[in-house]
Amino acid sequence: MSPRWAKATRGRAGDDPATALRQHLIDTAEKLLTEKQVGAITTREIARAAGVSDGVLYNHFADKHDLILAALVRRYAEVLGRFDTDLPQPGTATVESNLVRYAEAALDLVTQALPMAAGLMSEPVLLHRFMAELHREPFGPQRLRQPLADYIAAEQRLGRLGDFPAEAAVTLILGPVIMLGFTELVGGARRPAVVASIPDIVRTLLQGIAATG
Amino acid sequence: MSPRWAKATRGRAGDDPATALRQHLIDTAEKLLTEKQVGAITTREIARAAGVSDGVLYNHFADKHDLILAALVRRYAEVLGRFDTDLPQPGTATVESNLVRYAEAALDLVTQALPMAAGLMSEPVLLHRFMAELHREPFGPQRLRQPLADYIAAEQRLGRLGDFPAEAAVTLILGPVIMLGFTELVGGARRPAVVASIPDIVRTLLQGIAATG
Amino acid sequence: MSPRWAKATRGRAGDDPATALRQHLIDTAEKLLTEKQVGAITTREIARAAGVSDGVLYNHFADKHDLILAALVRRYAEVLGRFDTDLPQPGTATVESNLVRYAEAALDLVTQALPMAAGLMSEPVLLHRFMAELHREPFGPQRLRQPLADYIAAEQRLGRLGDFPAEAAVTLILGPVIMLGFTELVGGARRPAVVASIPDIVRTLLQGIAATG
Amino acid sequence: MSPRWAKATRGRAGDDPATALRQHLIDTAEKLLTEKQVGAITTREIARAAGVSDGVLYNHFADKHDLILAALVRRYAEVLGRFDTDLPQPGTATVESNLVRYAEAALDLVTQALPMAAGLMSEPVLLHRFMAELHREPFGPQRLRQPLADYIAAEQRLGRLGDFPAEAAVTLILGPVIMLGFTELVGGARRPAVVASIPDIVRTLLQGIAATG
DNA sequence: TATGAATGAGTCTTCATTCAT
DNA sequence: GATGAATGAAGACTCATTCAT
Repeated sequence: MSPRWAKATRGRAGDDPATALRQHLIDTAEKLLTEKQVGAITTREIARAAGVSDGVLYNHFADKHDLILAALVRRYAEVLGRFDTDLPQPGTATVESNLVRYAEAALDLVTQALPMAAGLMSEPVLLHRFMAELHREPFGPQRLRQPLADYIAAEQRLGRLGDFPAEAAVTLILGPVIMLGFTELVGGARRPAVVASIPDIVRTLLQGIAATG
Repeated sequence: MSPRWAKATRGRAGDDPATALRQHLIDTAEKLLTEKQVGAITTREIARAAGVSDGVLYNHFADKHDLILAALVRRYAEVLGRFDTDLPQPGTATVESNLVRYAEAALDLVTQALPMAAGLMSEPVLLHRFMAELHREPFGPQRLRQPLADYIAAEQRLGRLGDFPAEAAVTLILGPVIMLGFTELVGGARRPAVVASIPDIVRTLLQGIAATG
Repeated sequence: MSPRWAKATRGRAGDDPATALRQHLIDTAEKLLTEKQVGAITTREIARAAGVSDGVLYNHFADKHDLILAALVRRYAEVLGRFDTDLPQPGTATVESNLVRYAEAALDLVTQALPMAAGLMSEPVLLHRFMAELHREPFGPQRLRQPLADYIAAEQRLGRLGDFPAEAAVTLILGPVIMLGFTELVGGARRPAVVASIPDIVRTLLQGIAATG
Repeated sequence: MSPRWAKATRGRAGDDPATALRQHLIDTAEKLLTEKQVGAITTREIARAAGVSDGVLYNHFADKHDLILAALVRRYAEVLGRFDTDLPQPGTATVESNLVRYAEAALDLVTQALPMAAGLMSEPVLLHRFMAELHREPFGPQRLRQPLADYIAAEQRLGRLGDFPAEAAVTLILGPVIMLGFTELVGGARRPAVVASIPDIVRTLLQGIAATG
């Protein structure tokens, strides 16, 4: 007979039965991660949600941190993956509207990743292990900056943007987005209002703030 | 005889003996706050560090949250207070160097406040109470933005900055600073390297990134 | 200057200032006793309610139990005192209506005393001390039975009641009353319904339940 | 190896290992209940007495109240069950001796249940839950009254008792019994003396107290 | 490998009592 | 006598981890 949790994973392609439960546990933990802070998730909660017994966890992971870490990495990867999709191409539309779309996409990502990051910062051990993991996988923070850096460089080559250090520009786009994300998450600002402030920011960055003349 | 903890506070000016221990407890909690996350501080730990018995806390505060909250508010006030000091005046030196100094001061603040904010985000109840407290005291997030907004407006009036929405510009300065703070805290970047990237950012913002022509 | 609590006791006749506070504390404890169970009253609560400091209690009583005990005894005396008042005289009205009135008065007493007794039973030490106290004061349980026993004996002498052991009759009146009190307190029965069941009981007792023949 | 507590339950018939400890904990709590008041029982005490660690309780019950409640219900059921047994049948012996036996059985029950009831009255939450539980099980207070009510009605039909409201008569038997139970428990009366007072009471009830004429 | 009951250190909180002022 | 801050033992409850089956 199949274990209780099997119905939730049946049909998964290429399942090594030995690792099927491992994946199922990560899936479950990841789901819980979208609902609450890292620190608020208990091992029993994961087991219950996964439909398995309390002890299994330790048959597949060294400890709770190990499982949470795997879930965290996967969640991070997914959030990042969503960001990549559907970004505007250099040379299309206007640079301004494109940068606004980049910023909006980044804002989506930030509001999803920030709670996770905050939870992580409250658990130094986990944070350390997570950062170590990121360096082994192909997505550090650079993974977020690169697409935008590439876009900017391309527009520069096309002559649709001026001459400036691309890295600084990336920070000037993503930094404000992080700040807006914070405003939304802890300040209680509503999403529409937050999004509405993006165009002004992009426009101001485009034209610069130095005195003209 | 004086209580055990007296030696730590002796000489404090204007001590009302009735509130001396209250202050000492807040001091202690605040100190612990600089060392670890909110969620990792236990009542016993505070009591031990303060040199008092486990129960005292409840003679001066409704519960643990009440004490932590007081410490949090005070720490936040101090961090903010340090930011205010020694900021450049409009019309002096160059706008560029002034903005760099603003950014550097904000970076100091951010690296101190961010761990606190992260810890707070992991404790919804505390976060909520903290935000409520901020609204009663004269320092919301606006307290951080206002000095910079004022400086920018002043320089605009002096003709040393162009015409643009000041709010957007504030976000364009502080947002990158927050991002740099993150980089330093979780990315493990060293302070000098982080600070070194500020001038490029300010310069890029000043000149704008649009194609000239 | 008078102490804070003085205004509450000022004008008390024959007050030895040394015992005034003692009395005030007993008053306060007694008042709290009407509001909650013995076990739920804290020393701090009494002190706050009395408007004095936490420690005074120990200047006038050996410990908390001592104070509570004094309050308990006084409350018991008052409840008993109220029972005595306004009971019907032998030879007046009808025996039936008089016994109903006795029962109603006893029900009042029982519903007030039962919670107290229950609280007491939960604190063996206190219960023991209380019972010892009762034996020194002129009110044991007999204080409740005596008036009724006297009334019954008087009616017997008047020929308005038959020949039977008065003690048994007292128990046959007060016993059901206690039971009704229980029903009201833990069973959630409403007072009017409880009172309405008394006449049947008295009538049944009067006529007896043996087969007539 | 068996757990520490196993030796205490070994040999129990039909043991589902999953619920064995649950039962053992209820057993233990029930035993403690016979020794002390509800409010005086601590979780640690139960654990120690059961020979298990402090935390087990929470693997089988939602909280302390849940366990105590289960023990309370079981103890109550047992006490009630004992009452039912061996009661005299209508038409046998004499009504008087039968009622005395009913009263004696009820006295047994009352002296066992009263301490429990008192403890319960000091814990409103528990009392409420307990009453709710009683309504779901087939034993409210009616469970105690019914057998006696049935007996009385039967004797009435047999012409061995007169015409009167059976409910009133039930109260006139059980009420005095409760009072006697109180006398024994808090008044310190000895059982034999208490029991010895029953026949007079029954006889008085049978003949009635009205003047014969 | 899976199970899930058992563990026990650790958390926050309460409160009668003491004692220096 | 009065004060009230300090004490610290004790309470209920949580949860990551272990281990016999």
